[in-house]
Amino acid sequence: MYVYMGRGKIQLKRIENPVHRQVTFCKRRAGLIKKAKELSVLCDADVGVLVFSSNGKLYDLATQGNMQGMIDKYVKFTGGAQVTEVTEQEPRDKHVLDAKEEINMLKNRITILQEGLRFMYGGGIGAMSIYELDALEKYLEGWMHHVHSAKMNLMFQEMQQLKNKEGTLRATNKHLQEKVDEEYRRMITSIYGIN
Amino acid sequence: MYVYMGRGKIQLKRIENPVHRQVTFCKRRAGLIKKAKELSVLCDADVGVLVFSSNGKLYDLATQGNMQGMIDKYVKFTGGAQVTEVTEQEPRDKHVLDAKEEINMLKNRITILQEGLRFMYGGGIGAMSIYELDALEKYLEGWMHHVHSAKMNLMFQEMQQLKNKEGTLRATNKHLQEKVDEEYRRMITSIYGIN
DNA sequence: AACTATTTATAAGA
DNA sequence: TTCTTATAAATAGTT
Repeated sequence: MYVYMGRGKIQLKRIENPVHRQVTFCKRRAGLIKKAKELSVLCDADVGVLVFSSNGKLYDLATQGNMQGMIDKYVKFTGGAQVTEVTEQEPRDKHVLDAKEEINMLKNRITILQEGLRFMYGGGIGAMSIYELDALEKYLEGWMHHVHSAKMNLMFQEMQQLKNKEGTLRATNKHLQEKVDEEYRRMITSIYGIN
Repeated sequence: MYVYMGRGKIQLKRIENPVHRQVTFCKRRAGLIKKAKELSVLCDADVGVLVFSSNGKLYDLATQGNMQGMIDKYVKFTGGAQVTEVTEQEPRDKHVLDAKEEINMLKNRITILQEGLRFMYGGGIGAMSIYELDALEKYLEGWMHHVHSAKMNLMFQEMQQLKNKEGTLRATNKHLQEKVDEEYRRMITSIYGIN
């Protein structure tokens, strides 16, 4: 007689049946990778997953494309020391970075932005090597220049026009002054010169 | 009337609302870690997870106790070569992004930079809510303003002086013109008016 | 691989 | 954050 087996919850312990274990491994590994990707996309995070199966096979995911970079980042974060704590089953999986680490992080991010901008405006991706805030500031200064240059040009133009106008007015002024002087002389002559 | 809003499925793309993103990040990060632990226990696998949040925090899990060991194991597996791309079975996620994806990626990065700048110059990390390129441009514009304002002020001053000079010259001009006219009339009078 | 009954995870809302 | 709850997803056991 066939007894319907429920699909109830499972015990959280190693699955002894190797076939079941293998099947579950495939399913859950896929699920884990999927979740990791979703987390990365939805929350703008960088996620890496490493899975070594009991059969000795490696499966991995690095949302930014390469695990080595992620590992480097990790090492950088932990200062090369083995701060990594574990987490077997308890809440020890969180690192709050101190100010220095924050600064390093920002520098890295700025580098990333720079690369992005260079790509957009430079026309290609290359091995770029500038990693400092100063460099970013200069770059942004150049960027902002385009925004302000038009305005500056207009101002220079207007100033030039004003200067030209000044010249014209001065010339006219001079001409008129000469006329005044001339007429003044004539008047003097016509009044007193008749003597 | 209050309409109950369903809790529908979400689009698999970056959550723009920073609050929602943060909340989702917490939840899903916890979920991912949990799944990783389960996989490890159920299937007797060794699992490592690294999550770098966009806020610059690192969260990690190493089921065997230390991430460094896991990394060493990883390096051993890959022979030191960084060929690691995305997961095994899924035939290679594309890493060659098309233009649209590049743009989105850059926007995300710019958002990150903005948060970084706000942190550096704003004095703290909080729930930051401006997430668009325009906002970044405005921010940078304000920043650059300090650099350019002195020059601009000088230019405005000079322009004002020129305008004032123009006014003075025009006034002088007018005065002289009147004098010329007056003298001209006198001359006419003195020449013909005597009749 | 596929199929479902169930269990889980989680998006909204508070 | 944390809690609640309606829904969407994951997946254990089966085919």
